[in-house]
Amino acid sequence: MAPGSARDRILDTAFRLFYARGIRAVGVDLIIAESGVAKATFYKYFPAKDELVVAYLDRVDGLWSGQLHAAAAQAGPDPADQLVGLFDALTASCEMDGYRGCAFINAAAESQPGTVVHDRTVEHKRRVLAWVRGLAVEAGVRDPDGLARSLTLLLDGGLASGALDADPQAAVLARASAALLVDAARKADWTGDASLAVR
Amino acid sequence: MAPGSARDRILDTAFRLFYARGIRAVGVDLIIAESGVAKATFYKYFPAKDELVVAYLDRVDGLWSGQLHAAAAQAGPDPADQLVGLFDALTASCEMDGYRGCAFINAAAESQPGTVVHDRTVEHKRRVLAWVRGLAVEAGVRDPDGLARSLTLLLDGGLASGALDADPQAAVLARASAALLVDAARKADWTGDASLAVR
DNA sequence: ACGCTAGCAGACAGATCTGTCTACTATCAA
DNA sequence: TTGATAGTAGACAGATCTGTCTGCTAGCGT
Repeated sequence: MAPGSARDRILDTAFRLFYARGIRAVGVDLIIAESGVAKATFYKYFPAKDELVVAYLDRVDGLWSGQLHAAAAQAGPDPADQLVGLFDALTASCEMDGYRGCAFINAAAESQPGTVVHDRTVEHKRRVLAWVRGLAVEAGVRDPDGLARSLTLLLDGGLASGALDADPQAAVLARASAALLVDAARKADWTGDASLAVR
Repeated sequence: MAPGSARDRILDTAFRLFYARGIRAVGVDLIIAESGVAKATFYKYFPAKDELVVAYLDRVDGLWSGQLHAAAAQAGPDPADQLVGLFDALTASCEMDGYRGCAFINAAAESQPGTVVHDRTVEHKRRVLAWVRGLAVEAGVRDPDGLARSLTLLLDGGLASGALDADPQAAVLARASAALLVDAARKADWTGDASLAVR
């Protein structure tokens, strides 16, 4: 009757509804109705709602990581260029209509530290940070940790505030700021630690 | 029996619980029980839960704005210094235990665009942005809008990601990055628009 | 033909959440 | 004394949410 297996339809529907309305705001009954699936089938694949939430977050993680890597790759072979180019993924995301910020930040706001869902969000952010740090190391900057941290701050800021005012300018500014930070880090006239005493 | 009026106790309890556990996760029954108030009294002051949520957000807005202004003022009379100094409020916030990110970003994640609650979060972010922009204008930089946007991106990034990994380094890095952006904007060798073509 | 698997349909239990309503108490001012 | 105000205590209705359970159907390999 429906395209794709029942599990896929459930996950597709959950992806759409969770992101658009929030996790707690969407009940399993709604997901079941909109995916055209029987309740028993739902609970067969996802014995608890939290397991569906985790599957949803894993899907978002895969998609978003893919977009980040693609945007970075498109910036050319120089890792320093890639550190700036990855912000094109942010621009593209913010331009999507129905954009409602970072699924992980939103999920973290709706979950308690220590739960499976919350741990997933922390793990995602850690993984992105590690990847950016890897690029920073390849770029040969003096303080790759500091640069990676600063860039992910800009990225998270763009993701978070984009949800509130939906200003397309924000992503553009984030990219420009990133370019400035990367340039400064390359010139090695600035490290995260040393600049603290400056101003 | 209790210190403060019933309304104050309700708001105090809501402030604590909403921030710690999220808005949807805290029912009015819990707030009523923990504030030691009768149900009728609760609904007398807050005829609907949403009105309590709005009062909660207004209180957070007052507190956070106060901290930002104080941190900026402490950086001295130069508006350029204040643009960097305001990040000390971020550092202080992140060091609080029980820190769980920005109450407004969290509230936005739990509410739908178009609702009173969501509008409150947008208004708050807009007000902070306008204030930062005012400082940037006073500092006489070429592109105050761009600088203000970039700085609030860093600020929101610190607020949001601080909730996930609770890395105290994040706030420090945000301040350092802000210092670099402000310096660059002062030297006027960079504007939000012009740098787009650079890298 | 038979059994296995996947799935549909929907009733049901138990918990929880918002909001209303009744009844009682204490304080204070006119 | 009387009446207004503020508050306490808790039952109740109605909706919603998660998760379980029973019955039924259709396809598919052996």
